Amino acid sequence: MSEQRERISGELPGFEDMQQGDLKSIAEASEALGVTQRTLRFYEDKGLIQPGRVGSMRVYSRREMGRMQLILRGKRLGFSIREIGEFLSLYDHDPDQVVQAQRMLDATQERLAELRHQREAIDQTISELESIEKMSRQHLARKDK
Amino acid sequence: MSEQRERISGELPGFEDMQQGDLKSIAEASEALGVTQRTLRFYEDKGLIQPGRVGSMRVYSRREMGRMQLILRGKRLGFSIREIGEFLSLYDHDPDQVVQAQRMLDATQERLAELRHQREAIDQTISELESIEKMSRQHLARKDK
DNA sequence: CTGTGACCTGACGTATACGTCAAGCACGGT
DNA sequence: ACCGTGCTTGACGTATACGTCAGGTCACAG
Repeated sequence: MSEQRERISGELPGFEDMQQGDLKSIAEASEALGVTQRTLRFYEDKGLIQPGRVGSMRVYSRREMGRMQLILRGKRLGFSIREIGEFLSLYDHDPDQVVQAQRMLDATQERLAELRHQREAIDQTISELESIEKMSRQHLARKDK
Repeated sequence: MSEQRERISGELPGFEDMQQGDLKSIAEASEALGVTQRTLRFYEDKGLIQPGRVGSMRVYSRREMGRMQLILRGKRLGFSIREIGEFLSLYDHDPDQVVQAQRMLDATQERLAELRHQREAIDQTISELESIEKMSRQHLARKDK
């Protein structure tokens, strides 16, 4: 069951990460993150994460797990994978995160504007639906007597 | 420009609709409704409308225009084309609209529940983003001094 | 030697609501 | 006769975020 992990750990002479105890197989990673393995491979394909390899097997270090948390958070906030990819790439190539924070701020504001707009639209739709609801009830009440 | 319409009207001995003056070509209909011709053909394909034909050309009577208004309203309210199709079909085969009103009421409530749920989610997302916004500003302010 | 389990890489499928050709007919005008 | 216009019917393309095979490798258990 954990043979493969032991094999993995055993074959790591000095992996660049700090703690080898945090290394996970794709099964463990997906389990821990609550996403499917397909999702992990998909994000890798899109360049959002770059798990290490031991032979052909993917190895997820704490770094990748952290990035995944950020990615999932971004998703919850409604950013597209492409946008999230941009943030992460800025994050990587921007030591003190100035550009990154600025870009993030911009995106955040845009998204906020979208959301506030959506909220208004939803409120309008809700009241329109409520009036339709009333009318339906009246219609039914009339036919019912 | 309006030659074809005249031809159409001329060839209508006793079209079942009341007013021939309301008959529209697909171009006029799409113009009046603010949708593309493709959209009209698409809805027809899906069975939402059944414009008449003069030869092979589609003819939109007041009835179809009315249905289109309903369809567009349904869309604005967030119902899928399939759902709208169901409403319309009930509307057609249900003389005093009892079943129809009931079904509509159900769908309306479902949709309302969805929307209220969405609104909550949006509110949460908004506050989360607002906090990120603050943090980004602080980060930038620190780097700026 | 063969089975089993975990992993791998393509690559096509899904849902929605149309957009965007492509190819062709019928019409009146020049 | 030829052209431009409006209309017709397919049929494939688009975007998003994966799901779902198919087919194959690898290591170890029996």
